[in-house]
Amino acid sequence: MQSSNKSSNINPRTAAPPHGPSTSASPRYAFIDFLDVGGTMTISQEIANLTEDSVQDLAEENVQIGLIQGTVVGLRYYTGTVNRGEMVSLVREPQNPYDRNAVMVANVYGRQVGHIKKELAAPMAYIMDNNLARVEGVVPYGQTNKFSMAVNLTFWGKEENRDAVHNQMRHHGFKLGTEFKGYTTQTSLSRSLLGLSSKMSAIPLTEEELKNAFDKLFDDLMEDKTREMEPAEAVYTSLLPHQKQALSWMTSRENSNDLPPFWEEKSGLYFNVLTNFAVKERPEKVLGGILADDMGLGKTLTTIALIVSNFHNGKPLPLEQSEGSSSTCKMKSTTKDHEESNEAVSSSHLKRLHADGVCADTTEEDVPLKKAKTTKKTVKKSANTKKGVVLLDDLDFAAALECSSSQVGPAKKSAKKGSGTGKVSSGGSGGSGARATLIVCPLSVLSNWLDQFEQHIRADVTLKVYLYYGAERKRSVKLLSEQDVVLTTYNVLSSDFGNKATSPLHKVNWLRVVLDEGHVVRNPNALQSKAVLELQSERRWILSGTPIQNSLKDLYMLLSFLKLKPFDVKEWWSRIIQRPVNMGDRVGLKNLQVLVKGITLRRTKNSKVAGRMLVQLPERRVFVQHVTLSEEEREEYEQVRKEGRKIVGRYFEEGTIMTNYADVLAILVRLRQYCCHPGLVGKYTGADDPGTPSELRERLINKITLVLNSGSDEECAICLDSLRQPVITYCAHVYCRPCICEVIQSEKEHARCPLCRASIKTKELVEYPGEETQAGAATGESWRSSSKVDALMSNLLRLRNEDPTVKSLVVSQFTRFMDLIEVPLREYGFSFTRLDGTMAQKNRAKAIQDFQDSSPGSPTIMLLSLKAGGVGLNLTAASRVFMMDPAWNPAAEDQCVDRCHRLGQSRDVVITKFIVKDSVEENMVKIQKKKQELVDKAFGLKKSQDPKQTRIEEIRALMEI
DNA sequence: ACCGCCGGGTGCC
DNA sequence: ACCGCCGGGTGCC
Repeated sequence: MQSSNKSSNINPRTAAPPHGPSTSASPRYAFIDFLDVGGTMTISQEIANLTEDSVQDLAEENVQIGLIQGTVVGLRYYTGTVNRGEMVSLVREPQNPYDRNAVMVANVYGRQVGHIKKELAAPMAYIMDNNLARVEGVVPYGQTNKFSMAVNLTFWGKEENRDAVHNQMRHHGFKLGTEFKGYTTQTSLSRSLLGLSSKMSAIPLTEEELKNAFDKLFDDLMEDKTREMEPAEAVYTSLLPHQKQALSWMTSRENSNDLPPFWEEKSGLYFNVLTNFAVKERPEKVLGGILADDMGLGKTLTTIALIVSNFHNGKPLPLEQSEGSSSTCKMKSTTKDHEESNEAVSSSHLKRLHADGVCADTTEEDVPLKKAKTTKKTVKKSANTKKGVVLLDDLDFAAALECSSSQVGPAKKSAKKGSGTGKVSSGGSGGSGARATLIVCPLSVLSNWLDQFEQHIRADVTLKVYLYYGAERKRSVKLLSEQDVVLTTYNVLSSDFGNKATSPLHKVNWLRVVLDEGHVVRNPNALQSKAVLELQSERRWILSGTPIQNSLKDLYMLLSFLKLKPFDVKEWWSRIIQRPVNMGDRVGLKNLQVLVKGITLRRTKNSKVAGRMLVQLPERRVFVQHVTLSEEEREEYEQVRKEGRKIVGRYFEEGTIMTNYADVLAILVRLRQYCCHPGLVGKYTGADDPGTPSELRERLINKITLVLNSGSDEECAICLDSLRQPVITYCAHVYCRPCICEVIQSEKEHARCPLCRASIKTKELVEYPGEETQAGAATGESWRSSSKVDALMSNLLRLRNEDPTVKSLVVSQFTRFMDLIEVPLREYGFSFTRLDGTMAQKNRAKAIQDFQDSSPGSPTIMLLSLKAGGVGLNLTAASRVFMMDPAWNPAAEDQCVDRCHRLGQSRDVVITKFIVKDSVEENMVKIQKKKQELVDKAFGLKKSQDPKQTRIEEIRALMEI
């Protein structure tokens, strides 16, 4: 792995090898031998690995334990340089043959600067090896002589380790202080850089300010990015203004000669203003960035436009013009030797292959195959409707899946134009000849990419798109390098990467790598992250609507992928950005903002360009239709309500409302169900005395089933999010299993239920047994209608009379209510589909496809369960929405409406919410309004509110107590 | 390193 | 002188 030759290279001023025998092979030590001038990449990663697994993370609970000034020695043996005020990293070197306590000092670029003087290294080694503290260094005066220099060391660790660290240092005659003596503080920037205590810098940001700044981090990232650019001719679809802006911005990011963020040129040197690092060589350009537009603004189209519009030197990608417009003629058989062969492969043959492809695929879901058929269909259609805009002909997907055939275009032209592409791939030369763009995406959007290429590229040009997917995928580096686009999934990429070092994707020199839904790679330790980081490319893009999923940490992975130095190394990211920001440092936040702004373009649906909305969506109107219960229904309802109020009222008096929370919920659900349809109401297991454990268990299962099947978006009181892996405690409160287990783990045998303080144990958590326990119970025997169903039906019938082409979504939280609604729909001869959470993936896809189809006789109604489907769900065929029952969470309703009120919707959208007068539903609407006001008012408030208190108040309001 | 340390040369004033 | 002192060689871990 390392050679002793190299080690002598780095010691030009001494004949003696610095490390004694060159046989030492431990990676910890050996990587230093790699410190040659060009290879900063590898070193950075080595250091990243070292710091990652050997040292505790820079967790937020780490505090400053103490400071001391130390000495770096041995400067003359190494090439690494440091400037005044520059950060350095300290790396343990336990295999050093001269001193197993050795602590190496490296600069931001990972080049070794020297060692910590051995006397100080001894206690430091102990502290570092035992993870008592992290040590960070800043060089206060820079290098003043050839042999040694001062370094300000800051120890960060858990409070509980403070004494141990101080003792260890004292033992060796060192005293940790709280300030570096003789150092006058300057700006707060240099203060934070020098590792001085932050209490001296400007007033830190409050938690709320921080949260706010955080929420807004990705807002308004469009100023100065409003120049437009026309795409190359090969793009069939005309771009919207904001898409032309994105194209212009992306093109300029790719062609820019600007220095990366935070770099400045000063008298022949390149200077990083954050780390104070200076180099002679111009820092590597960061070509690419993050396109973080909201979903639906056309990231895919923009990217396609970029691919064909910005090849080398700002010229469009040279594409073969095909003579005939017949799509089937464009099929080329695969002959890897650059042979011209235009003969179309017989379609029946390919269809068979397609079928084989379906079976051959074992590792992943069969969605894309399902969608392959969709693709075929739409292609045919578009070929007829538009002027034959087909890129891949309809069999290509099949062929690609089968991978025995791909579009290797007529070799003559492309081989000439991209001369050297073959060489690049095999020889791995500089890369200026790179041609292909690799797109990595989640499986679920794979077919979307193919669709979009077909839709948006003109039919008379041949864009070579290869789907690197499926068991039969071709692993030829040459073949891949010759494509214009290679499409694959994160799974394929990481399984190739993990299985063998021969991953062809990692051997190609890509012109461009695009990570679609880039936020899915956010754990830097995951295999797929490593697979993504090791791709070689000139330009790199991340597409993501939500670049930061959870915390600032997520951004690290993205910067790491973009190779934005020095943030691609965890230590620098943490020291320069993450920790300062989390500690409320204003300068750190400012830097973060500058950083993000420099590489990100984000617009939301609400963004405006020159005062006009980015995307002009059709209108959206909401009507509330009040439903009056029939006398019979009212009687039943009131009876249940009285019972419920009595029970809940008693709980209030006793102050046991939380202890009996599940009962309360059950009562509320029953009331809500009565509002919809009496037939919905399941058997009620009362709040009797708990019996034997098995009876108790049954009771609890009943309750949790009731709560979950109700479709009410019940929150977990611990994480305040929707329930994941719901479990119910013996005291009948429902939480996410991971959340409550964490509570139990940390409090051990004293663990108490967060809602009622009853004692809880892990083994007493009862799981939700599964979805399909009580299906179809309501649909049997004699069916009767309800006021709400009647109201819906009269709407639907009127609508059908007025305009039979209008399609509607009928949304409910109760899947069993949907069962009931099916009866009259059939009776009145409506054609409908259904989409709910219990459906298998392929049935869902079919339901959506059927519904979106506009041909006569296609379903006009979709029964949709409120929470079904991801946010990406596209139901633009519908322009009417009927909300059958109010949700706890108004955002859930909005999201649902967004599925049809989005890009592609041509009609005004009318939403009708059915609310039963004088009922629990009206009260829910009031609570919804309140919640919305809260959300509108401030972001940071959610935490400060006591969820328990909020719930009690809600129950009061709901039950009118 | 315009130091500290080592070890050889040297040795009254 | 089994010392002190001088001055050259030397120098990270």
